[in-house]
Amino acid sequence: MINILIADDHTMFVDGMESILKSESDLQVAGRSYDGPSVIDFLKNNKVNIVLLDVNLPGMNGIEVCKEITAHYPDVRVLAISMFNEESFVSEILNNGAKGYLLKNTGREELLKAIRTVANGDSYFSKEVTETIMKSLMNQRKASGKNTSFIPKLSRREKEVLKLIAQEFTTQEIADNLYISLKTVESHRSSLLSKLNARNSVGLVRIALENNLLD
Amino acid sequence: MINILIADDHTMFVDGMESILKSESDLQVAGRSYDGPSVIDFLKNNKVNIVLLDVNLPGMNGIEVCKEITAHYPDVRVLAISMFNEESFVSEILNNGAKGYLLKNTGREELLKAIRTVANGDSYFSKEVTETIMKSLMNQRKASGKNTSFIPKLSRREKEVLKLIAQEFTTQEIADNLYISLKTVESHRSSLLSKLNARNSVGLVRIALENNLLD
DNA sequence: ATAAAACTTCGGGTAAACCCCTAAAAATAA
DNA sequence: TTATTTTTAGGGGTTTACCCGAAGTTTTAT
Repeated sequence: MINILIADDHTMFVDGMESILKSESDLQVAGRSYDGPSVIDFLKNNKVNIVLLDVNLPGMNGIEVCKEITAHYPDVRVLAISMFNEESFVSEILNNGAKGYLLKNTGREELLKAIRTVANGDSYFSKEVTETIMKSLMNQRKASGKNTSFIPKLSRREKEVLKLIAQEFTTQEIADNLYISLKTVESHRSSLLSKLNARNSVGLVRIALENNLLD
Repeated sequence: MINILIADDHTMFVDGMESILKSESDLQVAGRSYDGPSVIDFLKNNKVNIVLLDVNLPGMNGIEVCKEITAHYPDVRVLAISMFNEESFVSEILNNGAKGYLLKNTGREELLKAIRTVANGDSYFSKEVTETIMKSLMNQRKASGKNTSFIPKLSRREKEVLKLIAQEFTTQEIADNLYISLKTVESHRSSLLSKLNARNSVGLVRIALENNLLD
């Protein structure tokens, strides 16, 4: 039995999805959530195999929710669902642990297939989504990184400072921008150098760009 | 009727493929090629809809052949076939106009489906290939440049210095490496800042990475 | 061929970055 | 609640980066 949590704020859509699922003997809708935090809340108290997660969710957006789920509930598979066949959405949520991505115009059969595929541990992407990604791939070319470099978690301030460093601001300018002391900025920079194992700001920015730390 | 040219140097494989195709009434094997140049030669004198092209072809490799085909025979669709589910192969040949990519362990049904899909003007990628590309996409993200930023020509020395700056070397280390004075290196750095319109080395490296100046 | 432009090479001086240290208030996690 | 991390900030010093200027060499263009 596959337990499914539907996380979407559009009632009609959830209803439709549920009506498709309830006719399947191996699938069971364990619950519904209409915003991000309640998804996390639901997972605390219920056994769920699959979360059908709307990428654009109110309160806490789908990407954040997905990140949270994969971090704390690694057994729970996320199948992202969205209105938009947008490359940025797709890669963003895939990078945060989603196992599949469907568009909302997906038909009954494909939805069921996707759920069972993902429940089985595989990945699933609809044809249109695949094509979107292929197209963007074709315009991209050389894939930068393949490295398995471990990137320690950066704090909020560190990320802010890093972004400003990458924008060629001086320490003083960063301090003014963030309304903190020059010394504080230097302290953050120092932490960044240590965490990212860089010798100087150039290394900081190179690593940041290679690992997309500037989003 | 879909006319197909099979371009592969492995006879047994071509035989197998042909036996699959000849039982289909809408498909017809127009010819076989065992190397790159003969593919181009065949297209000169024969009407072909689809080329089943081995990526690793003797004489003139598949990527070159594919480029040639899309340049001179835009109506001919290329369906790439390879032993290897290698991201570099896939993206390389897709960048050169191939409409699909199959692995050689592909079954009969999938082969037929791929041929008809590509003949119909769509793209086709096998599941495994899709996953490979997804994986690499996840490690990649936003590809380099789409910007129209004009990059002035850099001199030999400037490029050398730039590369070393990007590798986090200090000015003194760069000087030692190139057997020139510290002051000379700083002069080159200064030229770089001016040419690339950067405020500091961080900007230099960001611009270099965004524009692939480090090859 | 000759002038103009660009490249490579340095010196001196200043601003910025980087380092080592300490340390307390504030926010988070266990 | 307690422990850990984050954010804040300072003193004091060394190293590096950046700016201005300049001269000899090479390349490019007329």
